[in-house]
Amino acid sequence: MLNFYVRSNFMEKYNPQEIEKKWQQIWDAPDYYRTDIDNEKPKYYALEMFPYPSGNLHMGHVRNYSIGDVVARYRSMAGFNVLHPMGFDAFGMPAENAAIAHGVKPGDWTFANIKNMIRQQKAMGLAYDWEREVETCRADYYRWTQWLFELFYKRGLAYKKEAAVNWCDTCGTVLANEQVVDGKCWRCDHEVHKKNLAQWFFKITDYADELLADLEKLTGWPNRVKIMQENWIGRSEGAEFSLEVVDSEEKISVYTTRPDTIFGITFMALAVEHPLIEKIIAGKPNETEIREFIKATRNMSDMERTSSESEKRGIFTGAYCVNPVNGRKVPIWITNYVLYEYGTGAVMGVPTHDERDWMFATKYGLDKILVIDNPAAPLELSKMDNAYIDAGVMVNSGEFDGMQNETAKSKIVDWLEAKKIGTRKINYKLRDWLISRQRYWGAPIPVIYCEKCGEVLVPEEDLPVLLPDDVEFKQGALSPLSTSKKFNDVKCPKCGGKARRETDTMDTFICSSWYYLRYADPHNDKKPFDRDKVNYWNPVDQYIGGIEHAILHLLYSRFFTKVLRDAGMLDYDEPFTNLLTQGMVIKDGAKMSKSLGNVVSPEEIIAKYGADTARLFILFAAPVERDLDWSDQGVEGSFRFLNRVWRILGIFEKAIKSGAENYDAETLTAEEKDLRRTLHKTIKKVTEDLHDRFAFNTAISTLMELVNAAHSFQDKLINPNLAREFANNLLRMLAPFVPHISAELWSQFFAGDVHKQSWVKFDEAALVEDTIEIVVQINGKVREHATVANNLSRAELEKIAPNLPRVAELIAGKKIVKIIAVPNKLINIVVK
RNA sequence: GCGGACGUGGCGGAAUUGGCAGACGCGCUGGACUUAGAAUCCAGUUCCUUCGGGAGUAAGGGUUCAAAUCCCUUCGUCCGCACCA
Repeated sequence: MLNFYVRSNFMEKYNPQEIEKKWQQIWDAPDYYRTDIDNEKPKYYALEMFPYPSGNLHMGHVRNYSIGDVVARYRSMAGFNVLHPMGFDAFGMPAENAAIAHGVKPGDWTFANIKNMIRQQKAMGLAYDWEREVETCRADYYRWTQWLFELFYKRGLAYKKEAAVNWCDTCGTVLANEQVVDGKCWRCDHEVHKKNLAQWFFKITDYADELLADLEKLTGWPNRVKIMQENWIGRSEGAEFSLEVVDSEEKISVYTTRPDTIFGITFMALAVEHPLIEKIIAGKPNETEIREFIKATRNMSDMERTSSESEKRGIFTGAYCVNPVNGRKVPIWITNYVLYEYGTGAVMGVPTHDERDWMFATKYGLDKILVIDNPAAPLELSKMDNAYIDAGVMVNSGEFDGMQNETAKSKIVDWLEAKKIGTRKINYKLRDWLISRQRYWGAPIPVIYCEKCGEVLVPEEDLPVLLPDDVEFKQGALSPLSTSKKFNDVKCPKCGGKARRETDTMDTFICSSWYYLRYADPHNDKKPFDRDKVNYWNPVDQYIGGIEHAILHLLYSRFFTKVLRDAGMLDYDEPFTNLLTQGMVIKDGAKMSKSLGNVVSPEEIIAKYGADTARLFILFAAPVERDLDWSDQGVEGSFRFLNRVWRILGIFEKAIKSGAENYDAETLTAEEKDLRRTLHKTIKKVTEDLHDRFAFNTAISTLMELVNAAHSFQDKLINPNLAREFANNLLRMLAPFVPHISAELWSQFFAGDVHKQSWVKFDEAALVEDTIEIVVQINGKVREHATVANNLSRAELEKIAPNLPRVAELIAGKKIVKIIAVPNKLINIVVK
């Protein structure tokens, strides 16, 4: 008989610090997680958004990487050839701020931070192929970022123009539209204002239509991310047409989505930036007043100017234009509510059918003409107190009268097109991506300005344009690169004449728009990446990161992918097939932050409980997409569970070691069969949760139930074969979640490495139960439980149920109306 | 204002296809072990109850033999967009 309760010394106590260190050393061997192309297996690319190297991991990182690691380890065991890399988004302002504040070189600061973060990532037991690590601030990476800039330039997708751009004083640089949130800088939260500067742009608007249309292909993306991108791109269909200015050669072009209301135009509204203004106000009696209005409006913050709350104001220019559809002469106003950047910067004013125009016209006493009537309740202009924006029937619209306004929309545009006054037009809210930054710690824009040749690209063979180190870090309108003598000492690559370098660097979002491609071929020194390698590994099968990049990084990366596809560098349309947006880690009802003092340090948790406990807690406490409430007691609970695993396998130690791999399950006792059934049900459930659902919390709870079930054998003999089967499968299932303890316990009982084992498979036969407990309801209320044979037919269930003693008693004297039987589930008896 | 997600015990959450609401964990209660504590193990833990039951998934209504799940209305929370003509 087996002496089941004596444990070896080793199994006495779970000591995470000791075993985690041991396994991390083993995994740190250069080849352990090396990945290569393997055409025998299906590939799987699991990727977490790479971090900015701030110096320390926070719980958000821990959550992100824990999720990714489960995915990668599971897929690898399930037979996929898995690529799971890590890197650092290493350019950016904090490094430069550290240089300003403490005099450290941005590079030194960054590399020290990276080193520490890698140490912390390794302490989490993450399965990365570190051979493929990329750091965007290294010349061997940004050389290709610059090369890609040149590719965009050559394809007509990079251009420099002067424009009113977003400027953040605290960051000392311009920002892209995507990087301004509610009029504030996305990074430092300070108010952004407009500045006229010549800046580099990427022509993302060329791809607006495809970026919108292809959202449909992204069936593996959360809906809300797609909706956010859809809103951001902001496609609208309408017409563009022009109105002649009275007593002038000039025309005003306008865009409208409501061509059906053209007959209702009573004024024209121009943005204060509109170029026509200068021409029409010259010499007008109130010219000074107009200029003052323009100046005041321009001085308003973006927030004020674009808020729908702000009062609509304007000033009459004294000029008129003519509505081409009815010849009506309408006054031209300059207003604070028309945006210059959208459409044509001029808007037709139709007070009766646009709320903003209504408010404006009411304030300044402008005319109103009703052109769409409500068929259900005819409108009377004198009784209206706001615009009528719903559908209706055309009135006061000449030949279009009586038509449904929706029909008229298209007819009127046909008419405009026929008369060559206007055309159909699609507009987008999306603007081109402003990519220059007046900062040092970024990839220099590889352009040289020659007095003779103008704008010239740095020749490919001269890349990278290295960051100089003789710079002064002062904030101003110019990049610190302008203070470097070495950097600016340059001749024109074309004519050899006098020239100067572009001193702005690129938005770091450019660096992060292609890093997932570089992982496929990280050491290539001939090109950014090899096409075949990228076509093998990419697109990313599962991308995991925070929702904060719903637009920014995810939109930019989609844009890059499409451009590189058009350049023949890769063969697919979308970079990330499936996207998982993890929730935040919250403590005491708020996001962890230094200012709130509710930060829990991952390093401390790992030191106290081990990485396995930290990972387990964070995966168990909430579904991945939802915010996660940090709970110190919850962490204790996860630690307890791992101790229970250790303990029960310790109790089973001798049995496990003496058990056989193959045995006849029929030899088991009824109680053992129950445990075996639980085991195989767990295999089924955990596999489904991992493979299809990312339901790590329920997968773990199922594993807890399995371990709880095994506890009924803690002071009873267990069949050694079953004990061995139990341990083998349990450890393989735990491996993706808690890699160290799984590896250690596996090595105690089984040969090889648990992480190189195949994924568990359930035995269909083990799931079968001879008898099943079904629910008996009377009028929908549970009244009895009956144990019946498995798969008992509907007819037999209907026969059995009313005769069960308790049921018979309850339905005595009543009439059975109907019996609904669902095999293996329930019987509902409807009585009267 | 528009668009979206959501609302389940003291708490985190489960219920995947409409079929026993509250799995699992935390907390709490009781017990075992212990001189005692810690740890561990076992049991209990939605609410009400006259112990027969009854009520219950934000509120109200509907569909159905059967609703947390589907439909309608209302309320609330969170997120996104917000003068884009």
